[in-house]
Amino acid sequence: MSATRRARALELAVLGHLADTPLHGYELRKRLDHAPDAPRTVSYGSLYPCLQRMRRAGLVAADPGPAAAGRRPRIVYRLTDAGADRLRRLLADTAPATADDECFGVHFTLFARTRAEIRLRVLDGRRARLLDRLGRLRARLADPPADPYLHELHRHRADALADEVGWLDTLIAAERRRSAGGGADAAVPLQRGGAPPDGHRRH
Amino acid sequence: MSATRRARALELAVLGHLADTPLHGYELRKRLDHAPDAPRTVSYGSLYPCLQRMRRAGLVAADPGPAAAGRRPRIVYRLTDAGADRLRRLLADTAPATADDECFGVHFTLFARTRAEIRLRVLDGRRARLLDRLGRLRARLADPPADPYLHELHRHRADALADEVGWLDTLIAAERRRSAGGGADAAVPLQRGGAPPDGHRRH
DNA sequence: GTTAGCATGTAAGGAGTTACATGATTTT
DNA sequence: AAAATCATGTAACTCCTTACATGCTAAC
Repeated sequence: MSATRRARALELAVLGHLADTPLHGYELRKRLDHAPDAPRTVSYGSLYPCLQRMRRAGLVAADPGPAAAGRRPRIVYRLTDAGADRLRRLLADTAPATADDECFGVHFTLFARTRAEIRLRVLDGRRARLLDRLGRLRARLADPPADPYLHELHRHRADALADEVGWLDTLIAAERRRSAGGGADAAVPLQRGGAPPDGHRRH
Repeated sequence: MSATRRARALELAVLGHLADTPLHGYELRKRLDHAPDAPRTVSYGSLYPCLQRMRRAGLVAADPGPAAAGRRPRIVYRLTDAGADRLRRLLADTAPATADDECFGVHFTLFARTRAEIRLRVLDGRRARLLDRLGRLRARLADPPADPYLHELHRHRADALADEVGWLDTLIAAERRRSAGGGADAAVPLQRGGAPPDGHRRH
């Protein structure tokens, strides 16, 4: 029942991809790699076992793909109803997304299929978390630096954090504007129409 | 021989801390948490086993601390010669530090006790790596956004990456200036001494 | 012909996480 | 008295990483 953060993030990402369209493992891996979190690469050694776990849990179904002439038959995974349910439940559980960088990334990646209320919860929670980190970092920056390199690192990290908080502020403002204007849950399926989150220029 | 990136980072961090001064586990954990990578918290469930592994490998020695009256005797870990050796070797192996965010952080944290040449290698390698990521991100940003949220995330990540590259540029320039001016390896051991782990100040 | 991409997996080994176990001391 | 901090660990569970195994097709 537990499942590591890491494992949770992978499962969520897989569910999200399969919710769009059925896929076979190889293609799925490519799309996962294609994700914004560039450093993270999913190896087959973790993807296939994950897929099997999910299959055993009834979250995905594995159809033997139609063996097109001359091509090795591919196993196509598709989301089951239980899988769609699980996806919804995972998306609604925003705590990991606020605490963990990677989880946040995955959640954000799936924002287009997330309810506006949930999006706001993720964004707000994340902001609070980062603000907390920032506070502690700045406290440490206050007292005299023992190690110049360490101090420099802290300084830079604080800057980066402040930037990210600013970014979140913009996004939150945009969300609020949208839900104020749209009345109800304006954006679920998304796709044009709704103004994309405002660009905020830096530099 | 392998050891995960994660495990390597932890070992390196522990070696680094013990190189300053002997410590007992509890205090060591606090200092590790105190690190700039705020999100990462080291649990005793990973610290103590790690310490044991290192003890078995002869990298650290565990002295039974003198049981101060009424206090549970603390086991004080200290670096052995082999441990100091290992520390030097790990610091010289810059590849992981360029590839992995966390490893970079730990290496940077130990820059004060790293040779200038190694520092530059870490910084340069890191810069190249980030530039690579940035390039691929920007390539993706070039073609029309399918999902506004995804696009926004990429945009922000690209900005953050660019910022970090800029930071590295500054650091690299500073390093070059220093080694040009100082001739030899200017900064190596830094100050030693420091208070023994017994600094029991509570608030 | 040989590299590169497509495609699916398994096995060994190492590690992290959470929860549990224990007990003293200091603070509130 | 209760709660927090000091202090050291162990056990069960789960997972990831790396390397290996296999075989087909397309391009160079």
